[in-house]
Formats: sequence, structure tokens, C-alpha cells
Amino acid sequence: MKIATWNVNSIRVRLQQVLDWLALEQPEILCLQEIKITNELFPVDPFEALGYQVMVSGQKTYNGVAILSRYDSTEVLEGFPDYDAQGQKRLIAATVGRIRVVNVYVPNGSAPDSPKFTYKLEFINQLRNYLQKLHLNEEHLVLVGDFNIAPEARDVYDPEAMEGEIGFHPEERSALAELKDWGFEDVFRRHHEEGGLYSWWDYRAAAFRRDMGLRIDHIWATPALSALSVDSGMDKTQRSLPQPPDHIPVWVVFDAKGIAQGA
DNA sequence: ATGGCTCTGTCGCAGAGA
Repeated sequence: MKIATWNVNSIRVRLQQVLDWLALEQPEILCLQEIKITNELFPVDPFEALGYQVMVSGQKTYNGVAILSRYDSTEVLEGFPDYDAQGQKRLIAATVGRIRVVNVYVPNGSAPDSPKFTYKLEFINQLRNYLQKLHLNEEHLVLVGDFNIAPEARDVYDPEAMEGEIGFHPEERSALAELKDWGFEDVFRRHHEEGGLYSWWDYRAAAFRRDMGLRIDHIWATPALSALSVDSGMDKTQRSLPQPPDHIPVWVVFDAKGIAQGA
């Protein structure tokens, strides 16, 4: 049972790359962020041709999230029940098999002295409220997506230079830690402890060539589900293809038998 | 580096990203 997340920075531009990656990796579920397209214009057909159901919460120009699933999904929920997130489409959830999948695109925040940073912190707090109200950490639940925060120094290419910068500011790290305290484990870190593993590189300044990256895309799971993970990885080769997104796919494989048994 | 690319909407350049 492979679940992946990928900020594709425009599904129109990256359509073929995503289709190729799906055909190659065959995940059961792929969560997308920054699709930058309305629901009406989302290219549903090529994904259905590969056997995926498509659930989209899109908008024009910015943001937008989607869940692609090889299995029937139920209880699809767009956004928050009681928070409009400034009208931005950044959250979609669905139940696939016995797993609740929550796909999020956390606001970037622009700069720590910006109102957008306040919005980022508010959004993370609202996400914690959402989980608190709608779910129990005893459930099999994954929270995946572009969190736009590197949790620890080992997730940053130059922690001293990045300290206090957007993506590695103490206030957002602490908001993220509170969210995690709801009852999550970082599934990627369960399988890889070392530093220097990044999910995003700036388009500018030859950042990818110089490996100046951040680990800001995450797959978190509730403890019982996390314990059923057998492997996790990030597909760095996707950043070196022509006209790539600035993020790479992050994936986890769970023991499907264990999930089916409710172990 | 006071943002060096890339994307969208729209057809010159502004806004956003992290």
C-alpha cells in the first residue's frame, strides 16, 4: 500500500511527468498540491485511464489540492468545516480503504514579519483543531502534503543561515510541533535518520546543483499506522528532469495485510 | 541578493512561491 505526496507547481505544466511517475511507481494513492487549476479544468481523463479516481479541490491561478486513488473513496471533505482559510483551497480529505487520508498545502508565509506568516500560523492551529474535532489518533490516519516547514536542523542545508527565515522560523516549528503532538509520527524519519535529505530546492541560484534544499514535504501517520510502514523515500531524480517542479515526491509503503487486519 | 527562477493571467509585467 503505497501512499505518495507531491507539490507539482501546476498540474498543467507537469501532467506528463506525473503520469510517467505514476506508471513507474504505481502508488495506490497520490496526493497533489499546488495544482493551480479549477476543478472544471483538471485533467481527469488521463488519470482515470491509469486507473485512478480523482478528487479535486482546485482554484484558479494559485493553490489547489487533489487526491488520486486506485481504490474507492468515501467521505470526501474539502477544506475545514468551520474555517474558510481566506477562501484558499488547501485541504482535502478522503477515506480510502481503512485509511483516512488528509492532504494539506500549508501556506508559505512569505516572511516572518508579514500578515501571511500570521495566516500560516493560524492555518496550522486550525488544522490541529480540525483533527481534534473530527478524528481520534487511534484511527489509521495519514497527514501528508507540503507543510512548508522544515521541522529540525537536519532538514535544512544550512541551519544557521536559515534560522529565523521562512520555512525554518521558531514560531512555525513550534506550531508544527504542537500539531504533531496531536498524535503523529514522521513516517519518513522512522526509516531515515540522517540529514541532507531534502524534498524541495529553490529554482534560483543553482540550488539543486549545489544541493541547497529543505525537507518541507511530509508524511505523518498515527502511531499504529506508522508502525505498519515498511519503507519510505523521496524521489530525487524527479527534480533533475526537464522543467521539473521545485518539489519531489515523498512516499511511504504500508503493510496492507496489517491494515486489513486492523493490527 | 533589496530574491538570482518559474508559474499564472494575460500579452507587459505583477504577484506568489520558500
